Amino acid sequence: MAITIYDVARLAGVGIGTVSRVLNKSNSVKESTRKKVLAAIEELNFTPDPIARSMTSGQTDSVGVIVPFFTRPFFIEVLRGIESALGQLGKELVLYNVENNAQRDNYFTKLPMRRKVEGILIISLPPDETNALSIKESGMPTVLVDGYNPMFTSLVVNNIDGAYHAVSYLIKKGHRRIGFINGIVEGNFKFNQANDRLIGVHRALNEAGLSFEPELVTAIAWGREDGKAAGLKLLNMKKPPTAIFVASDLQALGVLEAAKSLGITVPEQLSIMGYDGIELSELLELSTIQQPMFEMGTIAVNKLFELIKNPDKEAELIRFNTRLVERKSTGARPIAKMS
Amino acid sequence: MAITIYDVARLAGVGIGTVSRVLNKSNSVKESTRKKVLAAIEELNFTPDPIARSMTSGQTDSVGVIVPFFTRPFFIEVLRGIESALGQLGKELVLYNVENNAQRDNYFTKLPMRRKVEGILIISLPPDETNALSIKESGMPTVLVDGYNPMFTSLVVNNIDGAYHAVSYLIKKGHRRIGFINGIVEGNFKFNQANDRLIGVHRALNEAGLSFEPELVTAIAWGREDGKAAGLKLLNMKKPPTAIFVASDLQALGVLEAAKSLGITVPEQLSIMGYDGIELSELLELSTIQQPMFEMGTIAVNKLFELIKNPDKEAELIRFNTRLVERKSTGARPIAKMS
DNA sequence: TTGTACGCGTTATCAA
DNA sequence: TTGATAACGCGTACAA
Repeated sequence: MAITIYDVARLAGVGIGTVSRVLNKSNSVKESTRKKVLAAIEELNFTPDPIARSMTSGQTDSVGVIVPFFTRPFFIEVLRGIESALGQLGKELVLYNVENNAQRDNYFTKLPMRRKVEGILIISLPPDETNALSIKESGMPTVLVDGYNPMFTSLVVNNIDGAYHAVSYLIKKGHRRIGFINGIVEGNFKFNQANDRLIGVHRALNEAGLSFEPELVTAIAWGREDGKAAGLKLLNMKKPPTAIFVASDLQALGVLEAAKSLGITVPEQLSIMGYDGIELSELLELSTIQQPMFEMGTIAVNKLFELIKNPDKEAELIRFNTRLVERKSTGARPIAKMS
Repeated sequence: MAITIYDVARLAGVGIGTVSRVLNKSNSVKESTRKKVLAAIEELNFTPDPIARSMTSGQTDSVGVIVPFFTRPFFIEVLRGIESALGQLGKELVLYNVENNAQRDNYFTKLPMRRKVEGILIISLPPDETNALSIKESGMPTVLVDGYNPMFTSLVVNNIDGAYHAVSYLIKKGHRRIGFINGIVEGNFKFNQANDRLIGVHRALNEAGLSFEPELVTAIAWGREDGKAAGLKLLNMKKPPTAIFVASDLQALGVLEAAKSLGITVPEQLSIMGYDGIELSELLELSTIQQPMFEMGTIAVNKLFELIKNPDKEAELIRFNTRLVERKSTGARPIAKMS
């Protein structure tokens, strides 16, 4: 049997109330008894049972993070930021990995982590109306990261802008035939990452007086292999693009592989622009649209605890800007086009 | 106020005991009442409070993972394996990131997660005797991953063998002057990852009748930058090695950068052999010693739950073998040595 | 300032 | 097969 607050009280010769007060730094306790209690705690190496503590106080000192953990390095970076901020606050991180829609809906509607966590962070998984409603009703403090819903404080990246700059940059480099490999995102249309990137691409194309070629655009899953397949398809066209903008770095690496396998040199014959700014992109000298992933993680945590302290605080929309990072995967349009 | 088991009982017209029995699939409950209860649960959208449940049952359905999360991709891969296995079992993962020794000792001695988790997985952080003792005393089921302590079931990689094969391979390729950049690991000497790799290097060298050159060996932190610095140092020697074996892929990538910055071509002028087999190594065509990271994660979880079911099960030592993956960063010794 | 008794929402025990 | 009731370990009014 583990030792309890009663053991401490007995050893210190006080009541459990006093021990509790010492534990919770309540000031109305005489210094001399405080010392006695502390000594007893030390001697018994007592740690209050966090479960029992939660039972009455509601405090759990942990937050839940719902994230499609496996799919993209992007999430790892955001997680790093979250972990860092959480560590500072002395809070724990409970990871809820979602691999499919059923799992996600289960998390969102049943909120099985209710009471085990003080709040939740939802990464890249904007809840639909039904889900949003049931989360809201549960009263669980919630912050959306890389996703938007008007009911919740949401951290979004200006993806329209990011995509716009990516394509504008390619156009400035002389490219006229630009492929776009998008990712797939469900959820709201407002601040839908994939949708926004598409809008940005359109905008840049329009502005330059270039027409949008549907055959050059495709939307796929977020893996490297998916990127490779899409890249292969694009590059095998009769009239392939001279530049490809890809919705994520991981997919872009797949495109890089596709080009290599076809003997197409980068950036001489093909320019590739990624999105995310994961560590990998630096190593592989991939030009990319850098998202402030770590920072989004830390800010999400801070916003969440503002919300926990003040549950009536109204939902905020926080926007982050991207930054174009020019590396060696992009260059001028090849002079002689291959036929 | 959230709804409780009492509300369900009242609505179903039964006692709370019956509701509990239905919840816990106890069979001694008449089918007709079971239906009633289930209907009431459905109607109220009731989910039992996991905290209150833990209070009496001890079950928390979650396990703690103590890991230096930030330092290496290696951990991410192991975590993937853990998450995967945990998901299958319907268990949750609580992440305890350790960034320094104080934090680690605090986790190990106070076991603040006691009662919040059913068991813990400790990755690459072998506890010292004192810590091991206090964990053992706490009765917390514990499995060590990539670390060894006789008191706990331990999953270790045969690092002696891995390093031996790495260096033997380089020797077979004709290299005679082989650098070794090791990582830093604290803890027991038995199955100490860094120590073991050093032994393996020695063994391979000995077997080939080559002498061990201390100037060619160095031990550094696990980052890419660290690897780069060490690589630079080695390559700037009057008589640089023609091949370098590096204790982790991440560090090896740093060495790759160092070589590139010096205008040294790989593998023509320099062979580089990594360790770990992270996804990155494949992308960068780094030859490496592949560790079964994902598998270690899944097996660790299974072993942990064996232990939870049967706490008296004695500690096992489970060994994993590595596999040499030959890619493009290694080749034959350069014919003409540069002076 | 301090001790006691109660409540938190379950599970487990025991009698019915 | 069921219902009532006692734990579980802590926080916290309330009384002293």
